Amino acid sequence: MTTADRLVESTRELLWERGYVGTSPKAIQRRAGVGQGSMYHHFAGKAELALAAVRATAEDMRAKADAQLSAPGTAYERISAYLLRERDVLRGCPIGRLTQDPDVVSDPGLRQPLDETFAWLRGRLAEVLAEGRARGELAEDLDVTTTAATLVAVLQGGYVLARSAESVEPFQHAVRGVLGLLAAQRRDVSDEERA
Amino acid sequence: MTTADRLVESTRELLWERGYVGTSPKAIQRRAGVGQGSMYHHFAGKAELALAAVRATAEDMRAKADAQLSAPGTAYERISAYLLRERDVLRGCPIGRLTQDPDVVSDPGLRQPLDETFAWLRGRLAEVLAEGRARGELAEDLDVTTTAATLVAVLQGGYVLARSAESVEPFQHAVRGVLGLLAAQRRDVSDEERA
DNA sequence: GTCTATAGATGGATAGAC
DNA sequence: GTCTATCCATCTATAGAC
Repeated sequence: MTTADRLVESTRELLWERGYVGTSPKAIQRRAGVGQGSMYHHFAGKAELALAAVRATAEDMRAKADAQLSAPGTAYERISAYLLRERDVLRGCPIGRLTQDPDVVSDPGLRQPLDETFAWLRGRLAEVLAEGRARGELAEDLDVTTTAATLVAVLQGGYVLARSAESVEPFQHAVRGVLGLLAAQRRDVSDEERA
Repeated sequence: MTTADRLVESTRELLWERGYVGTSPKAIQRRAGVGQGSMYHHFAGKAELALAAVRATAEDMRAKADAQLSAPGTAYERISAYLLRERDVLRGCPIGRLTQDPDVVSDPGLRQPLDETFAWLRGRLAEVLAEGRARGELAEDLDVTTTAATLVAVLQGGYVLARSAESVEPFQHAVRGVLGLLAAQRRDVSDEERA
């Protein structure tokens, strides 16, 4: 990894752990094993490093979600797999975390990747739900747009509950709860329709 | 208001806006209109002030939620009223916000009020759901514990989505989505059962 | 109780040598 | 490209006068 890459990686970790206000250039340098002058040679400052870090993290998050959501299976199976996939719950979401930082959301450049990521995720989930509905797997009157927003919110809120409890339990409950509600929207697909 | 009260109020506002790391004693003093020496006369430091502030905010939050959830009406109506009540969505949740702060969750004294608040809220929602189920208003097989966690998570996650989008829309979608799913759990209550 | 003075550490960045 | 030195502001708190 190049020096610049190590700086971005360190910044990603620190933004996840401590947020934007809680992350200092000095801490980034220390973690990356890079000196002061070196950092300022590659990046103009904290804000520029944060932007590179946030963009990389956002892209990662989209790629991971798409892997689950574009897999084979019914809509319910794919959404279930996405919600239940292994997560480092107590660390929270590296993107969602930043929405709490006023210095991030007040900076259009920094907020944009957050907005795009969640907008994409809601859209992708809505597509999966719409596919399931079109195939007769899900109730005809299911509102895919609002339900997609609910699914993303359950994950993000689940992290909040888990961190307050210092336990993954409330996260798992929240996920299982919404999956239970979604399961009630499933419909039987006849053999002829499947063909 | 006494000087101590004004300091706690200012701390509450700043913790909400900027979190624990983002809030400095100097900023608290300025907002409260209180001098340096005066603050340190009434409170040992930032941590002690934060504790008083967090406890007050947590109590407020429980009281407000209980007002909606203990009102008359069916379980669905009360939960609906709670979820849809007017909120300053873009400011986020003053309690949930703090779960992102490592210096808060790593301090048992500061984390406790957060944990208690969300545990209480999940329990209270589970009670309301259980009442509705017992009265035949809700499906017999509804899992009240996980559904309660889902409801709280939708609110907390809704704030995250709203702040990322700088718009209340995703929050409203998430809430309407989960209410739609919950509505499918409603059952008819016959006249005799109602009597 | 409140004020001013002071202190050591850290934050975020620049300057210039090598 | 990387290093060290330096800079000014802010952070968090203490000391002591009033």
